[in-house]
Amino acid sequence: MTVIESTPVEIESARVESAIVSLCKVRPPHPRPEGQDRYTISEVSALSGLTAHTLRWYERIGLMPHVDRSHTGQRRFTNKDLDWLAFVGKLRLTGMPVADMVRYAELVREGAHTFDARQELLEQTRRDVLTRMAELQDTLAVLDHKIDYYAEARRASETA
Amino acid sequence: MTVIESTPVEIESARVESAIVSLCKVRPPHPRPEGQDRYTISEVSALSGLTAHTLRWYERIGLMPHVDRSHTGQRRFTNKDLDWLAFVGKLRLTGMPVADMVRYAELVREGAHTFDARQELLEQTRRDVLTRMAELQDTLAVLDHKIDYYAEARRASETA
DNA sequence: CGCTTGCTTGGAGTGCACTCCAACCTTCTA
DNA sequence: TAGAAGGTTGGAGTGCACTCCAAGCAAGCG
Repeated sequence: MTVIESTPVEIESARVESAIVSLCKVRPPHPRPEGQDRYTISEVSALSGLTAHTLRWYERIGLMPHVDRSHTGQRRFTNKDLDWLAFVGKLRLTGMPVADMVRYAELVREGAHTFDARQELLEQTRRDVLTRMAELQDTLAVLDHKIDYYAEARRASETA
Repeated sequence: MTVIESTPVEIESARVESAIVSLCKVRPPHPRPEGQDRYTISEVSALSGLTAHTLRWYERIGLMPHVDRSHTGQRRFTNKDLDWLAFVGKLRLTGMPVADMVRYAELVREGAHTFDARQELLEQTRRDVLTRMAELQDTLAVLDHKIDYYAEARRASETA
């Protein structure tokens, strides 16, 4: 199983494929309080495990579907925003670049006529996930093999 | 399943946990030629899928176990080096930071008395891999759910 | 001989995903 | 009414893993 299927032509111009899974200051996501639908940025930070910095950054780059503001201009997130952030978190775990997530967010903003494109994007992501899982399975076998080797060697040296 | 198990104390000082899987210019790894044990850097690049730049960089940071040189000072890699690079590639797929791989390489250089530490390191890596696979499984379910939704919506609109 | 190809080096540059800073504003509590 | 706690912004900084550059050396070829 190769990571990128490439023809000889693509090999020459192979572009950088960078998948970054960055899990910064992840706190155990608290359960969402019942009957609430307006959250401050720090509440969302606590609920989502993302920093306030990251939440503002997500909004700036177009990864959030327009966040409400209070009369003083402070962000007020809704349960729908939390749902979206949870989904984005899943996409992030797949190793999808942020730019692609933004693309998906744009499609969502454009309305129902982008269902085709969204489905296609998610199906490609699905294929990527399966590939990655296969790679991890493969890696697991190698790790187990090495671990067995070390365990064996230790047993042998203890008996000696 | 949380990514980082944290006590309240660790939560405050939660350190950045960054796992980067960077698959740059990966070409389909050619099969290794038989009966050869001295490869130039470009041959290794073709065989391993890593760029010559990256191979030199790996050596500089201590991720390679001393590479032979020709009488003119050029690198001559062996089959053992290729084996090592293949293993490093597996570790990279797990999302292990390069610094940790260097640590493992150091343990290897220090000899057989580091078997304990090496086994421990690989077992931790193994646990990380299992965690990541579980996360991906979870994500797959979410993706399937969304894909079904879009497929359903499309079918409905076509029938209408 | 000149030319091309491929290798060498230290150090600087790139791209991504955050992460932080300074300066400021509003609301709450003592 | 003072001060702390929390929010706002644009823009600069960070860490990681590469990625590239300039200058130079060695080998092969017509």
